[in-house]
Amino acid sequence: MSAAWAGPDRFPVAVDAVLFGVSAGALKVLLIRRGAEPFLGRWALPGGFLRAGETLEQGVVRELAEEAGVRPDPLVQLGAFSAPGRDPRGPVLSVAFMGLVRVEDHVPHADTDAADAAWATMGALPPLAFDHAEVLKAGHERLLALTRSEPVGLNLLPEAFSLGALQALYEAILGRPLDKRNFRRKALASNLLRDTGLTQLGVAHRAARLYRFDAEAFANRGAGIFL
Amino acid sequence: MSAAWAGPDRFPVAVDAVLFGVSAGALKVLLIRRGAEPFLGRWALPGGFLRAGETLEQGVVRELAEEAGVRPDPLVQLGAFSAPGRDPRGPVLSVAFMGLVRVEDHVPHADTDAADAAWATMGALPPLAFDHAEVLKAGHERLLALTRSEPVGLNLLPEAFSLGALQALYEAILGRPLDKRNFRRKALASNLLRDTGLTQLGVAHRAARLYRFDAEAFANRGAGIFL
DNA sequence: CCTGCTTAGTGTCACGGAAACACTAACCCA
DNA sequence: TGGGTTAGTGTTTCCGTGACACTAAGCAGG
Repeated sequence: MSAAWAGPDRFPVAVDAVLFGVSAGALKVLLIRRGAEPFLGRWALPGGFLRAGETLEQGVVRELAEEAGVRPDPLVQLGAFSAPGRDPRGPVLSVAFMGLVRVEDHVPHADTDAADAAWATMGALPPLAFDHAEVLKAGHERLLALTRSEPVGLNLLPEAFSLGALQALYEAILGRPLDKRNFRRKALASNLLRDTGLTQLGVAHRAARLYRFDAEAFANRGAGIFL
Repeated sequence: MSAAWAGPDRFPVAVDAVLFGVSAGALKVLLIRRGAEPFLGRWALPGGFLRAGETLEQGVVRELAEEAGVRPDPLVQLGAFSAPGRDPRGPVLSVAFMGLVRVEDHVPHADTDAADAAWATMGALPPLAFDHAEVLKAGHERLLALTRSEPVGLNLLPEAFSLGALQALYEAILGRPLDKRNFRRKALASNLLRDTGLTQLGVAHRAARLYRFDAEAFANRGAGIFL
């Protein structure tokens, strides 16, 4: 039978997501305010329970589509959390993911499980439900580590973008200023950017050249980083 | 109640371990031969089902004590695996860990679930049950990554060891030769080794100085690496 | 039309970590 | 006493990283 068999203990499995976005030059995390017990009224990471027949990735993608209307890319697994007492209802395994989404793509709206949703600024976070503070910390560390090995964040930019915009994005993610010349040197040396031949229009200063991400070069050459 | 509540679907949760060891100058993985369906007779990673009331770490430690009589250190989580069809019995979530143990500490012996146990050489592996080939690959990548950021493998050496032995260990783990002078320079520069004042005895060549790992320096200074 | 504001765009130098490279020293044994 | 085996030791080159300041271009406002 593909259904249950007798032996092992069974556990509810939650999938939670640390969704980062950039807005107003600062790094933000998507939080929901819980509309049900436990932790009613507390802020928490978006997520929900895994359903029979879906993989963890499918589960978290479904939950994020339902709760936030977004499909993050990349979506990387952070790991499983099982600390005793992390859920007062009993033993619940939580598998957490981390992703980056455009802030403007997300329309905060109430949900069956969420009374409210909002982007919180990293460094000014409310107390979180469950062990979500720990999960968020793991997600933040992973995000920072990922910027060192992969060209993260391109999905947050428009098709064609200036190097200034790319640098501003990375400064927001890392939370510190970067040297303009060093950044440009590495970004161009990555061989992942193609000059579109276009320039900015209607800006009150010298117009910047616009680049696009070369997905093919990225796929072929493996990595390549911007800083 | 701390017991069940009605809502979400529940899943059996397996904990599996990729246990590496070094023997005869080569990197080995501990495998068991399955003594039960499914995959009866196939080689697999050691592991078992999580029981109610224990964390994932506790579960995998228990399974490894039962099945292999070892307590690996470090024991790092690789992540959760949920590919559809990975277990023919139905949806089973597997959370995998990676660890390093002394080969001689492990006494292969049959078990309720394991008909046999053996150290397999990396690069000459039998076909594995479930999705364990994928899990093993993740474990191997994690091991290599870990050597770059932490002094892994010290638990495989005796209390006092020579730099030659340390280098041989790293060469086995990495699967490639290392330059002796560069290795010694970095190892000593790590500030994690203390000269015991002892030297080898009864060897048919110049006796090497013996060092010990300074756990206190490691705890205080955070990282420090050997290569 | 000229001035000022704002962002784009560009090169060099110093430092430190990483890798390549070969010989002498000490000890045992036959 | 000579041969075998591992211990132990410095220097140089190269590359990636980070620090650092000025000119160019476009628009706005007077």
